[in-house]
Amino acid sequence: MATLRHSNQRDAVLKDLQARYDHPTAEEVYLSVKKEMPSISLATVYRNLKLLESEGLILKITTGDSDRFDGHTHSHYHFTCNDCMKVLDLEIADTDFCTLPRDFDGVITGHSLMFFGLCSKCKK
Amino acid sequence: MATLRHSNQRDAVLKDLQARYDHPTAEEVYLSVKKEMPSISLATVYRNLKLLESEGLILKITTGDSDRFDGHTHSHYHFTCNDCMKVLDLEIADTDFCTLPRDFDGVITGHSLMFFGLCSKCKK
DNA sequence: ATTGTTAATGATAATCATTATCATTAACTT
DNA sequence: AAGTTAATGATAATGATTATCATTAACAAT
Repeated sequence: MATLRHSNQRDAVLKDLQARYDHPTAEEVYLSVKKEMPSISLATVYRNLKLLESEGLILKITTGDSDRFDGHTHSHYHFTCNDCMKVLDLEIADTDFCTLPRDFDGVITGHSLMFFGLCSKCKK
Repeated sequence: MATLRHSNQRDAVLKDLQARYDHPTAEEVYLSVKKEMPSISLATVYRNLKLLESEGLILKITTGDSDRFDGHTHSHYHFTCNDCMKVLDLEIADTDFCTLPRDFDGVITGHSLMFFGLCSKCKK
């Protein structure tokens, strides 16, 4: 059930994310969309971020602090600055896994790799 | 400054984490340590988890829901079940990166790789 | 051993991101 | 045009984590 209907708010959230290359929090998306659509509510932004993620149209990036969102769903990785908490894209070519982007000028001190799926119990 | 002093509560938290192979939340560590030390406070558990992590004695695992902790700091990766949110260890040998542990009986449907460090601005 | 300093604690209030609620609005169906 | 119900906006609730603060206890100096 729960047929999806069209919504200008959802369009605006998606369009905002697709037009930017930082990795905004829900609050930041809200502030940005609000400029074009002053009546939009923060709850609507949260709702649509969740919905768009479940539709596979955007990515949610879980970090130590607030969640961040990415409108570009092609396969790439991320870098979080431990100091300012900014998130940057790391485009790493499959054929040369360990080469960082030429324009990356930070220092990498660690990484975390998490796999997702279903455990043996929940698989059934 | 802030010289570290000995504390039985901190010892108990570390010992609890080192003795188990699940990946408990702060609340779960609290409940477990409380059995041996009924007077310990949840705030003390949070404080010591943070302190032990900054000392490099335990790992904090950031997931979609509550943070989880790991008393075993050797290099290994993790798996989160999307259904029950349990976290399992994935010991992946450096020499055979893509082979999963023989006893892993779940399904992997995705992964996320995050790098940490300092961005060009914060490096200075 | 006694005292002084201050880190650590326990209890609890505060914070803050996210979710739930609910009356109203608007998208789509007939 | 009318009916159904998904989506919205406003706001309350939730829940994990952190901050506060008076008290306790570690450790150094006496």
